[in-house]
Amino acid sequence: MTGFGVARVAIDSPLPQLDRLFDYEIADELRESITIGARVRVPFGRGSALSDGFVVELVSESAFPGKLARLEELVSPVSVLTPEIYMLCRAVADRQAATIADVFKLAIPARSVAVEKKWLPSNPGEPRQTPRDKGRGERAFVFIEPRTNEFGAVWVQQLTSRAIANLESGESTILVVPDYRDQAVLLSELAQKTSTENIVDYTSQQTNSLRYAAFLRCLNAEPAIVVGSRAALYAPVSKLGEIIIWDDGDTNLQEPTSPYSNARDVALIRQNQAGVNLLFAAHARSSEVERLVEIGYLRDITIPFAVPKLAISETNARVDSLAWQAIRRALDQGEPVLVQVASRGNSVSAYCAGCGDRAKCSNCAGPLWVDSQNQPRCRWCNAHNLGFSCDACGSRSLKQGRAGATRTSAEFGKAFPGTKLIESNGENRLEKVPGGKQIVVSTPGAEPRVEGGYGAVVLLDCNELLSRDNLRASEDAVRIWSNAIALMKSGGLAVAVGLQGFIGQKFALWSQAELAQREYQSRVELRFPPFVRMASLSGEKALLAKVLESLPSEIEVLGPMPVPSKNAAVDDWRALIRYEYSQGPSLAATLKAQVLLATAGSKRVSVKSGRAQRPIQIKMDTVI
DNA sequence: AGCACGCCGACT
DNA sequence: GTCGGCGTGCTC
Repeated sequence: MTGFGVARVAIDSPLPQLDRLFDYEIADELRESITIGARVRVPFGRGSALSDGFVVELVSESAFPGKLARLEELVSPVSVLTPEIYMLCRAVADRQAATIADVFKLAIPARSVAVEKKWLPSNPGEPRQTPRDKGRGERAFVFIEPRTNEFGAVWVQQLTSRAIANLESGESTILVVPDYRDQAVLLSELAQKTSTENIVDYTSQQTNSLRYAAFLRCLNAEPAIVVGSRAALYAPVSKLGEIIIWDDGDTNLQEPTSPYSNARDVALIRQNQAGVNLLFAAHARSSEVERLVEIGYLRDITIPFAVPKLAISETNARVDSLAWQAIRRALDQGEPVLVQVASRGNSVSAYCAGCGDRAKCSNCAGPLWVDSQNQPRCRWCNAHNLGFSCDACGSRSLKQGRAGATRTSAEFGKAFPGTKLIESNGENRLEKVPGGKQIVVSTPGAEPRVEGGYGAVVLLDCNELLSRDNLRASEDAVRIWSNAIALMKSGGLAVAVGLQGFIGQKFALWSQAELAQREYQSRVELRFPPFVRMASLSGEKALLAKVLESLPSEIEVLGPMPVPSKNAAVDDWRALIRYEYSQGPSLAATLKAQVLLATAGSKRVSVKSGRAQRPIQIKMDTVI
């Protein structure tokens, strides 16, 4: 790289006011070695310490009218921020009203000098060629057969085969899997199908140096299969052909800190920028994917499969005769049985006493709860709902959310004396159990795999799961049940106890698309996400008010209302903003600018950690 | 974030 | 008369 005298640098700083490019005059001795994407240290501000940054552009002249400072320290010539990944980071930051440095944290691992030294000789610091134009790429969704056979889960076999096929045609695949145990299963399956040189372990359970080694491996010219969680979407892998996201409804795909992005959205952005294929695969369909299917953005490429044998029983008993029979039948054949029980819940939401539907606010249709004065109020807009009346049945009385049932597996012990009983739950989770006659009692999400699959799967407390205090309760419930049933072998029998109505009927027939359609339809009617988007702004009351004042009047604001704060001295306030997808880019830009303006000079530290926090937190898609 | 510039109270 | 309070603003 010669002839360029000016580097445009992105400063790696969390401050939103610094989220732009700064020009530097490149020191003569660096002109030959500097590359686009290189990590540099530059003088910045009046401080004497150098700041970290990345070279984003090399140009011959700057448009900056003042005198340029000199770039004298090139940390390493490795082009770690490729133009493709820079564009992705920029777009994610803009969509989320976050800073690009927040996204860099996800995209670029810490440097390990030793690892880099080993890698460098075989890989000269050349800037990488932009990926060849693949055209627009295919975007699709596929339901995977919910079954486990002697080779393991069907989904693992199908997704790995697909990645291998891509590899054989010279293309890379990024495989995003929410659960790290599943990532491990996938990695070992891949290791049996191809050489380890082709596999990149991008999972987050690794040491810094291993992560950096995986990252550098992606920069090599050879195609690869990258397996990981959310961060894998930023892998700078060459010859990318396809991104596959498994089980996109899993909350693990949601970034818990700024930029608060969801892997699904990051994948959609990268797909759009790079023109690669994008596939969402799951046993159940999230409402977000349902929306994308309905607007024609994703194509459903499901190939029909034999649905699992599944009985539902409408009963008030916790375990009914159908369930007992299914368990006995499997045990008699010497097969393992999975019993899914709801974990303890502590819901304070209000429900209609007449029909049991979740009580909705008369003002904004948000969820109602009962406050300490025993008055029904809305969680979203804080409105009192003294005159509650149920949309569905007209009843005027409320009941409090049920307390979660906590039962032990003791009753199974009594019913099946001499049978081995195993428990798995969130705190004490088993990954895999050996096959054979046994009952495995597990809370949702902690179900162990078993060799060859379960002979029976019994879902207890179905209503418990459905009435969780969450907009996504029924969607999550269907997903959680479906994933449990997928652990069952061919010819096994599943029973869902106490499941009634539409969900029960459709679930029994494995009509996943209809379930998703109806779920999404209800969001459409209530103007809930993902039909529209919902942002949240939280922080100190007065600052929040300043920001809200500055928003254009056509923006719909719910609240603000106080939210109990865990790590601030005083309660924070929170406002929700309901907006259309088309308003997203301008709203994000407005919020970022107005928050910066309103919070100038104010700072805030976490009470718990003592670290600096943003005075106002913006989440462009809040999880309600 | 740092760090300097800028206009108002008690000091050798 | 000046040392210094930290509000405001900038950083290529």
